[in-house]
Amino acid sequence: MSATRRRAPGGRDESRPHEPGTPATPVIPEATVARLPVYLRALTALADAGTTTCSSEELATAAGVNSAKLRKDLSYLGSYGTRGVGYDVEYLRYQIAREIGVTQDWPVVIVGIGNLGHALANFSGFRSRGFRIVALLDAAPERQQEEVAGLRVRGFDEVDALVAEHQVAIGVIATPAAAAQAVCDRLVTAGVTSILNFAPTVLAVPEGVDVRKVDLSIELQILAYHEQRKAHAAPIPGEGLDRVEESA
Amino acid sequence: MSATRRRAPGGRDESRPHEPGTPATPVIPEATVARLPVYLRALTALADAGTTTCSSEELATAAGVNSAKLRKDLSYLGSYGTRGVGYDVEYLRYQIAREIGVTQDWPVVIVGIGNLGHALANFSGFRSRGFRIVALLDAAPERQQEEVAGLRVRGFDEVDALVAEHQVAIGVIATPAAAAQAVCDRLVTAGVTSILNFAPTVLAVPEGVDVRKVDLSIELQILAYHEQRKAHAAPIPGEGLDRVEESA
DNA sequence: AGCTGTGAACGCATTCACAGCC
DNA sequence: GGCTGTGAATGCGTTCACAGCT
Repeated sequence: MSATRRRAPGGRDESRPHEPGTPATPVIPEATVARLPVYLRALTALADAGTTTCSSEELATAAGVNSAKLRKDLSYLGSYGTRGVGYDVEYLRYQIAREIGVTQDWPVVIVGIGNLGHALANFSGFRSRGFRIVALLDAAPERQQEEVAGLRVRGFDEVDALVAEHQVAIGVIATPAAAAQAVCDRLVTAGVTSILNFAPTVLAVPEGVDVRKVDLSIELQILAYHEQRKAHAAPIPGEGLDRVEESA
Repeated sequence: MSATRRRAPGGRDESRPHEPGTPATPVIPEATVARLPVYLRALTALADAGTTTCSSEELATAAGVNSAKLRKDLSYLGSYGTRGVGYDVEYLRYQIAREIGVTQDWPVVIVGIGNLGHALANFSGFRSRGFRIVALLDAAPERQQEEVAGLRVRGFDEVDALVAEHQVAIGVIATPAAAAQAVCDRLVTAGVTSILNFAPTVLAVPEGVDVRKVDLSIELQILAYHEQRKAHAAPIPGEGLDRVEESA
C-alpha cells in the first residue's frame, strides 16, 4: 500500500503560502494552459522544418490562433521573445515544455485494453510528448497475458503495486462506462491524482484529483448541432426526396 | 465541387413549437451547446434507471455541473420544466435531442483505419447517440478489402462517390498527422462540412466548415501541468529528477 | 522601423439571488 | 413550500491598441 504521494493540506484559496526560495507562482489562466500544448506542437513542427526564429504571427498561424492571443498567452510565462525580432524556436519550445512539465517523461497507466485501449497503447506519439506507458491493465482474464505494444497486459488487481512501483500520477480510463467509476476509485486509492477519461460517464473524484474527459459522441453531437443549423440557414428549395439511402 | 447544402438526415422538416412573433433562431451560446450532449447522456441514464421526473439539482449532479448553470442552459431551449416540480425526463431528453439534431442518425465516414480508426469503427455507442458509420476509408491498399466492424474498408479515392451517395456531412479523420490536411481538403471538396480531427495537427478549412479536434497528447499535457503544480509539496514522479522550478 | 509585451476595453460565461409559478 | 426561469452581478477570456525595447 502506497501512501507516498500527499498533497499540500488545506484548500486552494487565493492566499498562497509563499515559502522562501520558492519563486512566485505565475498563475497561468486555464484557457492559456489548454493552448500551451498546441504551441509546443507548432514549435516542434517549426523546429523540425529547420526554422530557428519566428514571429508571433507565424507561430500563431501554425497553432491556429491569432497573434494577440498568442502573445498574451506567452506573456504569462515570461518574456521569452525579442522585440523587433521574434522568438527563438528552440528556446521557446523548451520554456513551454518546462512550464507544462514535459521535460521529463510522466509514467502513465492505461486501464481497459479493448479496441480503444489497444489504440492508445500503440500510439507512438506518447514518448516524444512527455509520457511513457508503464502498464496496461484489464479486468478480463482472457486479455491478460496478451502482449500489446510490447507490454504484457496485467490484471487490474495489480494496480496498487504498479502505481507505487512506477510512481504513476496519471491514469487513462478506456473501459466501458459501467466500469469507469469503480476503476477511477481504485486508481485514486492507489495514488493516481490525474485521470484522462474516455468512458462516456461523469466521474466523481475527491478534491485534488483532476479529471479530463474525451468523449467522441459529444464531439460529434456538437458538430451535428452546427450542421443542423447550416441546413436550416441555407435550405435548398424543391427537394422532394432527400431520404438518406441505405446500403451496406 | 458539390455546392449543394444538405439538410438534416431523414429530411424531416424543422418543427419547433413556433409561437407567432418568436424569432426562428434561438441563438444558443457555444458553451451551452457543448454541454447539451452531457445533459442528454445524463437524461438517458436516468431514463434507463426508471426515473421519470427529476429536479435541476438531480440532473445537474448526474451531469457534473451545478444546478444554476443547468437551468440557465436549459432556459435557452425553452421552458421545458414545471416550477415546483422539476423536469419530465423523457420529454426533456427528446427536446434536447431535437435541439442537437440527433433525433435521426447522421451518416459519418471515418478516414484512416489504423489502430484508432479500428477502435472508432467498432465503437458501439455511435448508433444510439445519433450517428451511423456508412464508410471506412484508407489510402493503403493492404488495408482495403479488410473487413472492419462489418464494413469493407474502401479506397480513399472513393470518397466523392461515397459522400455523395450517403449524403455525408460529417467526417472523422484518424490518419497520421502528415496526411490529415490533404484528407481534410478532399473531404471538404467531396461535400463534408463538419470534421472531427484526431490527427495531431491544425487543419485549415474554408469558411463554413466546422472542425473539432481530439488530441490525446494535449489532454495529457494539460493534466501534467496541473500535476506538476501539485508536486510542489510532494515527491515528483520519475523519482527525484531535477526539480522543475522557476529560475527568474 | 519592427515586433513584443501589456494595460484597458470589451464580450462571453458563470454565478447569484429572487421573482414567478405550481 | 418548492423548484424553475431569469435579470443582475461578477468573473474570465479575448481583443484592441499602443508603449517599450531592439
